[in-house]
Amino acid sequence: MNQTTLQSSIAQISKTSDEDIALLVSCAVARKLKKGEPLLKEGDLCRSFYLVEKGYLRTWYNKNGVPINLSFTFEGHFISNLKSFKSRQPSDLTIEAGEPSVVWIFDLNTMAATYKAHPAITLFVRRLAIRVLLASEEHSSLFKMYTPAERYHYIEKNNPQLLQRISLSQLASYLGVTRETLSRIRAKSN
Amino acid sequence: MNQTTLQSSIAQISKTSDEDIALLVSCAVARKLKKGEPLLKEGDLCRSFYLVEKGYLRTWYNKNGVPINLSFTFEGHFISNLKSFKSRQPSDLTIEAGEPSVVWIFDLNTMAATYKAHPAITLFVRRLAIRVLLASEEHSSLFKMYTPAERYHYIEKNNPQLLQRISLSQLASYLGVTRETLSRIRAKSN
DNA sequence: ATTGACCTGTGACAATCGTCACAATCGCAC
DNA sequence: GTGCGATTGTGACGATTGTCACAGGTCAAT
Repeated sequence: MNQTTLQSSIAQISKTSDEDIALLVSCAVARKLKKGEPLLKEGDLCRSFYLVEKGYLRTWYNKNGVPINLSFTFEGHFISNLKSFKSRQPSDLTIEAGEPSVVWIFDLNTMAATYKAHPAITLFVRRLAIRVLLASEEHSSLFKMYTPAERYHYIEKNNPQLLQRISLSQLASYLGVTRETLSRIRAKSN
Repeated sequence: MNQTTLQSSIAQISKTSDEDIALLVSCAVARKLKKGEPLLKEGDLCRSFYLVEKGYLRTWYNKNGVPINLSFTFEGHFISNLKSFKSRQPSDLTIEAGEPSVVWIFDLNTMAATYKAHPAITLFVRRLAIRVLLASEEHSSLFKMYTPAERYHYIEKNNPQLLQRISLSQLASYLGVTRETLSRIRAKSN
């Protein structure tokens, strides 16, 4: 398994010594996922961070039987469910592969047992938590600041890779509209 | 100035020794605010956390000349603009007193200068950051999970003090609707 | 008591969105 | 090529919301 992405992704969060990076690398476990295979299911307790090496992860929840997407996490980025993580409550979210993927799993239970008070690890985890929460907040601000059409054009401008890798049906729920409405928003753009 | 609220609010975030709490207390500066007086203005760089001792703080941003409320922070709770804080970018939010208030200000510039590598302070700040971000995420989930009417009923059930202390006009923008729509939602509840 | 500022409710109308139904297109296995 | 499933576009209709306008109520200062 190639650890280049792993090392540079860790270094991006916490600019620390090579030894500390090696220590963090040793905490990560790689896993292959088929499309649709879950890392975290609704009802599970989240105790891990996930780093995407290849493919992407889709985070969604179940609203009256309908899946609603909250985030798509691509290569080199981390995801977790901090709410479940911090409150130690069962997750109401599911995190699963959106296509055949490879991820690195940082399990906090094993990390804490092995390197309990190691400052590099605790610092890394807290920085990562803040990073993940700020990324989630950016998505939230879409809903608070923009109308559905404005949200789509924001993505079109600021995150065009989403349009290339995600189906429009998946994107619709991410933008908080039905796929029909998204289709009409796109029709008016021409 | 009464420091009881200050001490217990700090202890709630970081369960640490009395000395560390005393250290953190010494970092806080009290300030009185008139209604509408701002602590953080749009364009400012946010370098502080605010703890409400009395009254409440209203966090809002300007959408095409219209103020949109993002949060109301009451006695014993903290607020900040983490996005500006972490990215060191000018704030697009304003934090101001919603009624005559007393707040404790934790200025990170002065704290960092005095106690740079003190573990109790850095731990406290990071925990606080995560706490504030998770609180913000709870408000965000209202928008992603519920319709406007469901949002109002959620507040009615889970945060009734908001209805008692905030005018309906202020609440409307917090729920992402106009005051007329909120008025109609309330009318249908009877 | 009167004024004026602010808040809340409500009616009329237009715009937007969701729902349901069905057609068109695309990709892929056979 | 053929067939099938998944995806996307579109039309019709109802429900919800925003906008604009105005009425009534509350409260504090004069």
